[in-house]
Amino acid sequence: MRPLGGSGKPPAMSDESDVEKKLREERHQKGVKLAELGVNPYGTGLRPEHLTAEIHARHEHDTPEALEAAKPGPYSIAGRVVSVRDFGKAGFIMVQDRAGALQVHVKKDVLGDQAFAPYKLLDLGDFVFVRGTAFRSKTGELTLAATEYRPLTKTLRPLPGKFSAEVKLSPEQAERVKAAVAAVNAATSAVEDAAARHQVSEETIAAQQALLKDDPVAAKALPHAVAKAWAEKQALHDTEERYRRRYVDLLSNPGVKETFIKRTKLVQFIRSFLDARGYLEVETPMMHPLVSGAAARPFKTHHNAYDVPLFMRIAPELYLKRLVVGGFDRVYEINRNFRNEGVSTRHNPEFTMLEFYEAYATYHDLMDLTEEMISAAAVHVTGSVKVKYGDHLIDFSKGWPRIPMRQAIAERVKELTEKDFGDVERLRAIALRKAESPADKAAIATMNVGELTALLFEQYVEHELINPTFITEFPVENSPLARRSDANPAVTDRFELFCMGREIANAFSELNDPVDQEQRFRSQVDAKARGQQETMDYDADYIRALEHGMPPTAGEGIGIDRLCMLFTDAQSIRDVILFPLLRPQTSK
RNA sequence: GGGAGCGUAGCUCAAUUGGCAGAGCAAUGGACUCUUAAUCCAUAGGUUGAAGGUUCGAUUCCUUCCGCUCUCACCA
Repeated sequence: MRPLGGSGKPPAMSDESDVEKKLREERHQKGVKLAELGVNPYGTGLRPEHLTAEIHARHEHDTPEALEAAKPGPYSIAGRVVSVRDFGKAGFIMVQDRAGALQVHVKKDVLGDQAFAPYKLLDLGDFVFVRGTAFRSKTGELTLAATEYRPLTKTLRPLPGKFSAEVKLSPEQAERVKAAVAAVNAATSAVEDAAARHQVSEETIAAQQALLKDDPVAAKALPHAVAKAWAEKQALHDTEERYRRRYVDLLSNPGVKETFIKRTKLVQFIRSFLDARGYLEVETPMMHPLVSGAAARPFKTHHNAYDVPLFMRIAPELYLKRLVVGGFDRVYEINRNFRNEGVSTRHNPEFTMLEFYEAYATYHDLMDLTEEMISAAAVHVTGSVKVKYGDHLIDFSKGWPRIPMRQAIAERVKELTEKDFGDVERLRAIALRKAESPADKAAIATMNVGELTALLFEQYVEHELINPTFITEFPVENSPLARRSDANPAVTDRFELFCMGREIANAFSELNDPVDQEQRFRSQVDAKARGQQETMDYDADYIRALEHGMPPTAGEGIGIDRLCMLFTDAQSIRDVILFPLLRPQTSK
């Protein structure tokens, strides 16, 4: 047997306490003892043939007697041990795999001394392989009677808190069980003494079970639910630790796994939705020689062999439109953008964006498409077209309002009519009312009509848009890549989608006039020369591409992280990003 | 970058006006072959984020620093 670790000691960590060292050393020693028993604590080559969920599904309705007669199996499972209830010469352990968890009954007289000895060296969190037949324990729980028990991986660090198996319930059952759990917790939390508390807890659980006796499933689920409530209370709550050690967060807080499964389902849904409509998924450069496609400050990097500076992309837009020029007239990309700006509950420096372009479509067509896609995504991901977010219930049912920006402002600022949007000073005066800092006032003093209109929208309208709403007719000044409206050259054929007071999507009929585009690039370059940092560079090759002709095209960008927040009731973008950017830890 | 708040055992949390740092879970030793927060007996576990200051005495008050959370600004 290969000795454990190079030096025979667990790896040293500079920032850990003596307690942590001791816990790890104790576990390490159990691994050493396993090796002495002839079991490699980091062995390999044992593949389970079944998932815990499969075994549950297969025997869900089987009675204890039927299982006793049939002795179905043998089944083999592998997973992490998330609870242990030991009785000396026997024990119950809960083994969790990717699909769920199953209880295992380990008995010395069945396994024999040699196979039972490794079980006595088990720690919570270790991985094991078990083979056995299914039966129901006296409490009715489906359990694997182990005929083979093999340790797979020794864990050196304890997991935080407690763990509990998931029990599947209908929403109605879940509500009833939840109320019963609250009653149990209320009754037991008042008791100080541990033994007495257990007594009170058992009595209260029994009493609550009696109340649920018309619903055997709910009654049976109650003890599990009490355990789960307890486990959740004990789980890792420290926000920083949760983000820094997401692997622990995922194990410890059950809802976290659900959130990220929903995120994956959302992205898969969007791909299949667009694929089904003839869109081609492509990948365009993440490292750009120029800053383009959005108004934002970039990250800078450098390529050694060419000795050239590069920017991490702030948007893929101009590359995707080059592809439309090249004949890919329905394309999309789901990938990361990088913007060198502050972090907040709604901003991570790298974030995931869907961008898609469809030739011969207009921004009106994209409103139809967006409505179709997001309302269907809501149902696919959350199971309902009405989605709970915080205290709100957002209704994604199709038929979202489409309101021109000026109208939306005029509806809320009574003294403004739509005609007043030509009057710079009038707009300025109204914008100044909401300006607080001297810096804001100074900025407002130099704004033009379009900029003031956009500002008034942010001040008076944006935060009020709870249910999905399209805002159209954006001013041309802050839409450097959008096509001018034929009816009014001051505005563009553009919309943004708002939901919960936040921008979710941004789309427009693309500017495909190379002459107009060149002028707008020049005004961006001028703005940069005046000191404005969030501007685009002049992209001569993009102009050249437009000169080859881009068909009339509409394009859209959707912030996947923010959409995901809405579908998972997440209050922070960090709750939908597996590894959000945090300041590197210098000392613990 | 500005403002507010937080940081106590591996985890979740206490600690009265500034007066002996505590509990549950996890851990360790022991008992127990149908448990569901298993139970019972025993044991151990702390530089109270870091440094400094005030004080007879600091988890508590003050200063600085580190980190996080919220919020404002920039932005999607």
